[in-house]
Amino acid sequence: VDESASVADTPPLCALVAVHRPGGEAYSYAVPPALVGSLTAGDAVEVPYGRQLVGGFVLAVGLPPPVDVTLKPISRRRDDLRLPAHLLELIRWGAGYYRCHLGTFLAGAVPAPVREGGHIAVERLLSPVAGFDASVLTPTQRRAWEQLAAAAPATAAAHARTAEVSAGVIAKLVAAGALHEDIREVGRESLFAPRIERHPLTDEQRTAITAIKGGGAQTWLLHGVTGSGKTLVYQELAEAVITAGRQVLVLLPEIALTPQLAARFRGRFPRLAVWHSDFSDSERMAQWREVSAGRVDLVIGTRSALFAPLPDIGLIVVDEEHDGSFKQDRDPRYHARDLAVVYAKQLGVPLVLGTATPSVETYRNAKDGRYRVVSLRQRPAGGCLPTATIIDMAAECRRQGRRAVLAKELVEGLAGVRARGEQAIVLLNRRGWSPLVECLSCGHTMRCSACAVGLTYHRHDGCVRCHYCGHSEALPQRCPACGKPDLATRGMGSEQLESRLRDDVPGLRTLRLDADTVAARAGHERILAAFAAGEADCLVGTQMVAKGLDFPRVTLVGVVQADRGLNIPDFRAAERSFQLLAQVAGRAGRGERPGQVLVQAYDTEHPALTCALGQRLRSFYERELELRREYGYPPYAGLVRVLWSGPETDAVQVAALDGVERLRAAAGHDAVVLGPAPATLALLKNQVRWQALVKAPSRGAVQTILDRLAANGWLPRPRNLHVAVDVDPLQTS
DNA sequence: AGCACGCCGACT
DNA sequence: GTCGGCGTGCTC
Repeated sequence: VDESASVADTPPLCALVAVHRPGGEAYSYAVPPALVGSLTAGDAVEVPYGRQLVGGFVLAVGLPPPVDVTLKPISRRRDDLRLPAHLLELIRWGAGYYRCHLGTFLAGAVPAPVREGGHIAVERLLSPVAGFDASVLTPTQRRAWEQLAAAAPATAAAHARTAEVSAGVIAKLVAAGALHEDIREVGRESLFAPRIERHPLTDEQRTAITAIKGGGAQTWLLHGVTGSGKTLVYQELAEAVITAGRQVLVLLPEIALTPQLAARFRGRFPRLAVWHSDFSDSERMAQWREVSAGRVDLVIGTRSALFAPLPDIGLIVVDEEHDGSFKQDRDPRYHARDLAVVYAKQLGVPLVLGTATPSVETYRNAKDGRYRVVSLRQRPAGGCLPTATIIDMAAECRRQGRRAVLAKELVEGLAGVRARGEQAIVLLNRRGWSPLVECLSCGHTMRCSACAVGLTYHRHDGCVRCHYCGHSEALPQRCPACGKPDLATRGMGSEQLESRLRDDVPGLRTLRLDADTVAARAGHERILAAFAAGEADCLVGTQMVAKGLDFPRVTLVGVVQADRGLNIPDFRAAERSFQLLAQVAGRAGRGERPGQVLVQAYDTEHPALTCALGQRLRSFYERELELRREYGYPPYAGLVRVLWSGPETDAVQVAALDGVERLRAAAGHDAVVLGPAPATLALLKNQVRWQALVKAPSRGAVQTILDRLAANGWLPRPRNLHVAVDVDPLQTS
């Protein structure tokens, strides 16, 4: 018997590997003899892929090899990286549910420097070189250069999309010296010192803790009014888990909130890792190592922290669960709170969803008994909930005899706060000086040339800019349409509000917190730290001022144009306004002195306002559920939004029409497909946008429809066109 | 994402 | 003919 023949006849052991390449799916490889028996799912490997060697993760070992392919062997297994089996399971589930390639989902879950391995990998950003002589370029390159000459630093792929050329052209521009390659590094330190606090527990807190500790693996809604001490409950639960040798995951909606809360946690749990997407590569590498080695007890971070490789998770907490930031608005389009529900179930551990204003979906799950509820109705240490007043601005205008911007009551309230040495927060959810610039002669309004939106005037630099693409130009002296010097600004943003407050309330020291001041003053933390230190009487800003801040000296909260947001054509508009108002109102009276909330609006009777301020939560949710049921929206429906975008209207429209036909075929009689139609934002960064919305009776029905769509070849993606499929979208218009 | 392949126009 | 530029398609 010929020995070599018998070896050749034995089919090689086959492993399925997800390679780190976009769009790439899983590929089969032969397991080399040295790894037979020890290779398992979750192992990081290097495999030959085309002409190159790339990284990947083993998904499964021992599957039958595919026919008609000659397997290449796995090159090597990395000994410095492994994905815990439970994390791999979560990622596979997520990729299936959100219809995202496994490679893309892995890229979203495992930071690039970790995936790429030990080398000091860096993000390569390309920025245009000022004054570059374009005459040496070919025509295509020159066209691309003209598109990019004023572009912000971005990756090669992003530039290719902007200029509508292939990646090769961008590479040539780099080689020619038109684009300069840069290395990005982000480092930051917390300005908040660890805060050590040992408050005694209230009865309500104790009851909640006992219930959750004894409840085993289930999902809890911790419904605590703002300032009721949810954090202390999280900490007590975490301590029990950590004492038992397991780890805790705490998710927050925004990076901006992590330093404050992390400081409170760090005082009690020194082996803590803060986890968000804004760390430098080396920081991320170090964190990944520490966490996966089990040297970290508690990870606290934004949605991507869900994928921290903790070896033995014993508890997951999602704070401010209602917040829309848990949904990622690019691929992979996962919702971290929803994935946390699945993860906790897979792990068999308790999940705590904490909020004062649950999402309508969570409220319904709690109401139907799928989640258990524990409530914190009181503020500890005698703190009481603020009193709220809705000011009718129509009446205020009549009283003042002109178009009123600030009600007398608010101005007087702020003067009182200043006189007593207290603090105030004023919210106007719109940044800039004026959202509208128009010509008084011809009625022309300044619009963005690349997006279907108006330009906002910013007084600090005299520019009008687009809040979607960032385009910015000096406010012209004359109307671009008729040439008359009659351009005027209309409407108010946070920049103007701050100025008005300073004018109307003598001596009022203000600080502004919005995207502009955060960028200019190097950070959210710096502004908040200044406010905490008492450097201002009044914090003015956009929705940033509403979230999770805890300043005991704040006794007055003002809201200007509280009913703005209610007219947005989105079925969640009322829910969002309700949450924003209730949250910002909760910033008042967190210390010993009682709080007051003054809300300016025209639509003073809207339930989103009256319920948020009148502590009538149940009535708001019941009404909202009724509307959702009647019109067939979540939680009584499952939605998928499909968005086609590209540079040419015709091509986008054709693809959308064709796509919708396929969607209808897959949906059959099980669902309605609305559209295709231009999206509300019909043009963004020179990309025409068309969309369709699939409304199925449930999220399960959506999956069935998408399975059928996949079986029929999914949605075609003509070149130069982008198709985004968003399962459980938060934005539907 | 790379990389090779093949088409096409410009130039020898 | 040949060469460089550029879009397309494949990678177990």
